[in-house]
Amino acid sequence: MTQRSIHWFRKGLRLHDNPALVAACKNASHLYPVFFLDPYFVKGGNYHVGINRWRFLLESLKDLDTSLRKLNSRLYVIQGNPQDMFPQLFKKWKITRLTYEVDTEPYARQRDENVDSLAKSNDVQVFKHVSHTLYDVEKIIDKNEGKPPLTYQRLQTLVAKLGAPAKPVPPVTKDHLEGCAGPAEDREEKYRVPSLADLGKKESECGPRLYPGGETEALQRMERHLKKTNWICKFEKPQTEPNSLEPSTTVLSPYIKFGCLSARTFYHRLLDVYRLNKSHSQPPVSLHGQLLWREFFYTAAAGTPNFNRMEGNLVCTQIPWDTKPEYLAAWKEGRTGYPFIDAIMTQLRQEGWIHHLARHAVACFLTRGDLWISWEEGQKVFEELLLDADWSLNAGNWMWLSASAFFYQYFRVYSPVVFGKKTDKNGDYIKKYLPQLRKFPAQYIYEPWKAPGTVQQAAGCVIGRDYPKRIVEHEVISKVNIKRMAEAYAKHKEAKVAREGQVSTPKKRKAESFPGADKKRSKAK
DNA sequence: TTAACTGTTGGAAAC
DNA sequence: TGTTTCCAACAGTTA
Repeated sequence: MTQRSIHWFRKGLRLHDNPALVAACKNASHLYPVFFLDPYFVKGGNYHVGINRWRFLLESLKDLDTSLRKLNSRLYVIQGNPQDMFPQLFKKWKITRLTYEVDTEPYARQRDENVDSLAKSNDVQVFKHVSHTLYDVEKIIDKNEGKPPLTYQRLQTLVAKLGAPAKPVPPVTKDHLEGCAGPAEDREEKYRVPSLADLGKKESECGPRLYPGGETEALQRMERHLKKTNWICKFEKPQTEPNSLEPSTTVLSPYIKFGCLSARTFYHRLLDVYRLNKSHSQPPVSLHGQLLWREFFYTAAAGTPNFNRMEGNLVCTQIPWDTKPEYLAAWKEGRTGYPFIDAIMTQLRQEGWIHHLARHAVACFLTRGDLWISWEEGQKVFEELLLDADWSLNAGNWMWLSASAFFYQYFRVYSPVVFGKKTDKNGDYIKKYLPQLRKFPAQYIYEPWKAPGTVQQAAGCVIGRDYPKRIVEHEVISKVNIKRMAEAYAKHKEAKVAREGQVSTPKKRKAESFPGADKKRSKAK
């Protein structure tokens, strides 16, 4: 018992499947579990964290502290930049060992490199473990000759070679902390988990508390879903509904983002359920498939410079988006005049979570479908408002939806009118989030501008007065935008030829071959 | 090397 | 009500 350890929590806010925390406990006489409230995130320069996610984070820290106290330890929350604070902590606590979970985001990589060298100069040994992703994404990239796989199928081929993800390590218990000193001499107050008010944020601005933060809540939520073995085995993501009144999916994403729930734990628990049943759905649509999508975007992001930007990003088609601040504001604030879009944006702002297909609908609308505004602007809004905002997934999915990378069928445009009707003919979802439209007849709920004046009067909602007129005509603008996309793709191809030399130009397909492929697809359904 | 194959989740119109 | 075709001709991967 000679080691004095700091375990540095960043993501991975849990005691289960936390190999770096286990490593910190080994032969330790002292364990200091720390979390930094980094001003980079608190003050928000280029990076904005909305009030709901702040609440989620603080609840997660509180839960972690409570769990650690049950083991006769505690969480030390430190307000400040880790790079500034570590040297004094190393000295003050006479630290010999630092442990943390690997984080592949660019900001984290730079920060961790700096901290590693500070540790070295203070004679502190550093141990890091991969436990945020199913695999070590660097190993996936190595297996693909140094390049990140750019299709899901390619990723599947690569991970098949790597075998099943590692099993989660057992949760940290009192046994691990045997011989470690307890919460110690340090004043309780100084390192306690702050409240929203302590951070200068207003509790009153939070939305309803539908998804409380923390590992305890995460594990309970997972268990609730795992009990529904039939549902688990039949799960197909594209068949779930974007506009149900209660979420049609697990909403484990915020917990996985912060590492309140280990992706590997969820993966192996799902595997247990699959094994007990004759048949189950498969990737990409299954729940395992969802975890692999996460892996896909984490790997692509780790292996692609400037992944969250269009410029300087080699996987991203360069598209001449417009800057239209008034359109962007209307989208962001849920006043485009398209109730389906505005209801989704309202749910996002109030609750911090929207269904994946709802994200598709509003992302397509902002970018290639209607408003022709850069996906980077949408990315910022999601980054602020989503509880599950995850750097790699957010950038990757925005490129996907704007047909800038990964997805190229740009003429497949979501209709802000038709898409929602498929699963909510009456518009109950719209009425829930846009109460001013509550009395509108179902016939006009998706297109209120079409309602005759008398109907608007009777519904107590006049378009242009009580609810905005639509800012664009989808049926016109989406066709114009498809042509713009075709031009951008042609230019992109030219640039690629200029960069890499002649790219082989495949012969024009035979007239019936492409529709034939389409036929196959629809039959497969 | 080249061509064929394939892609989680669109929509409108025509039969 | 369900299937096919068009939209406009993509790009990464694989045989």
